[in-house]
Amino acid sequence: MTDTAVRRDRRAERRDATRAEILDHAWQVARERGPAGMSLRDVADRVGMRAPSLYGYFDSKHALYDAMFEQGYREFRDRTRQVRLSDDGRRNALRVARTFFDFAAEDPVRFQLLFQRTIPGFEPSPESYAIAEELLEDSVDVLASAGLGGGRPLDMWTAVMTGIASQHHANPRGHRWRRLLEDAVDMIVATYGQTIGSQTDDD
Amino acid sequence: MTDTAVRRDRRAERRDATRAEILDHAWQVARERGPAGMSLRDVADRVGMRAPSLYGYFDSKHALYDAMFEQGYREFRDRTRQVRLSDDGRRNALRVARTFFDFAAEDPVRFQLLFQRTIPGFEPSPESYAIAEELLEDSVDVLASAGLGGGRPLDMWTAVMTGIASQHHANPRGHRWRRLLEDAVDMIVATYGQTIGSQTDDD
DNA sequence: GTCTATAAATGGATAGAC
DNA sequence: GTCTATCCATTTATAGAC
Repeated sequence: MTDTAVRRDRRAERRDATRAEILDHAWQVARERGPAGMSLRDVADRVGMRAPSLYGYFDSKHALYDAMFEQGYREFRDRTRQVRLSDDGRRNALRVARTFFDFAAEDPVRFQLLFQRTIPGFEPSPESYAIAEELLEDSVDVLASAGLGGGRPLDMWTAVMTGIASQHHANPRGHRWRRLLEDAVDMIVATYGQTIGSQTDDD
Repeated sequence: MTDTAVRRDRRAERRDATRAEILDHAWQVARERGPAGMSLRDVADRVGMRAPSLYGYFDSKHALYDAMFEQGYREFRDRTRQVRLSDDGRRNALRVARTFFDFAAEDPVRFQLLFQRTIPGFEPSPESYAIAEELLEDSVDVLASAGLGGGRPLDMWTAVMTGIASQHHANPRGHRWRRLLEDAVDMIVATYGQTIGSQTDDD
């Protein structure tokens, strides 16, 4: 081993910074034109480049989508991991639910890209998808602590959560949908949970 | 009033038939290329026309989407109305749920067009939307008979149902998601229903 | 009613100069 | 590394002949 491991690579750093910059503007364009309507020209314009220059950073438009997908799930995974956990399973579940809802609600386009997958020919790469699976594993643990173990409760959980978020986007009126989360968690716990201990709710 | 009301208008009939034919092929193309990826050329090709000829039947691509939207909801409304109702509220709710799920499951593209509304600039016309609202009113009645009255239970109902259908499309493995419907109905009834009378399940 | 021709725009992607 | 120039495909939509 040489000392290359510690020497900074200014060129690589610069490159990563530019990649990140492109990614940021790609999100911006996607939010305005819809994920499928995002064009490389628009992205390049905002970055202050010409479209062909983007190919120095991403191999194709799909590669750009893939980077967005990965970034989105990474963000979601990290935020889920930051949820403060208590020894009250129901409370934990509610916090995870709210974390998901807030994440989903704050960016419709990201929700569409990550959870509805509506872009014509786009499939996330295995590497990006791996992040999504890490997240699922974390969630399984938390839900298990609320007595929600096994495939069926988990399926019900994901269906209800994405359903509420999806309805929020279709018809976003104030806290109308977010308010359902408490009932939803109670409902699912009451149906599937072996009640281990539950108290009043918090935020 | 003259006798024009009873005289057949062969020209209008022919026109309607052609419109219907175009519509059929539009669905076909949309199913293959995605709703947003549907091009007028492809549609025209299948019909055996050139793209410009379609404009004799639909004013624009959006008008074609609108006709598809209306047709979809009309079909859904009619199918919902055909649900045999008993005096068991829970059973009725389950039947309505299964009707929705089956309708949603049998055509992913239609589900996307009607319930996820992911096409860039498309908004259904008031006339088409009116059909969707008729349907909602029917559903309200049925759910009320299961003790599910009021806005909140109804919101929960739509969220859970679209969520289950949506997950089915994201990961369609056999009856994995359809099986959840019973639990879902019971869950919602248990949470919101003033139990009026419930028995075992059917279908 | 359907066609050809064409407008007018947009898009992703590549080649090659600098 | 970024550019210009360009290719090539694609799209919706209109004009006007037949």
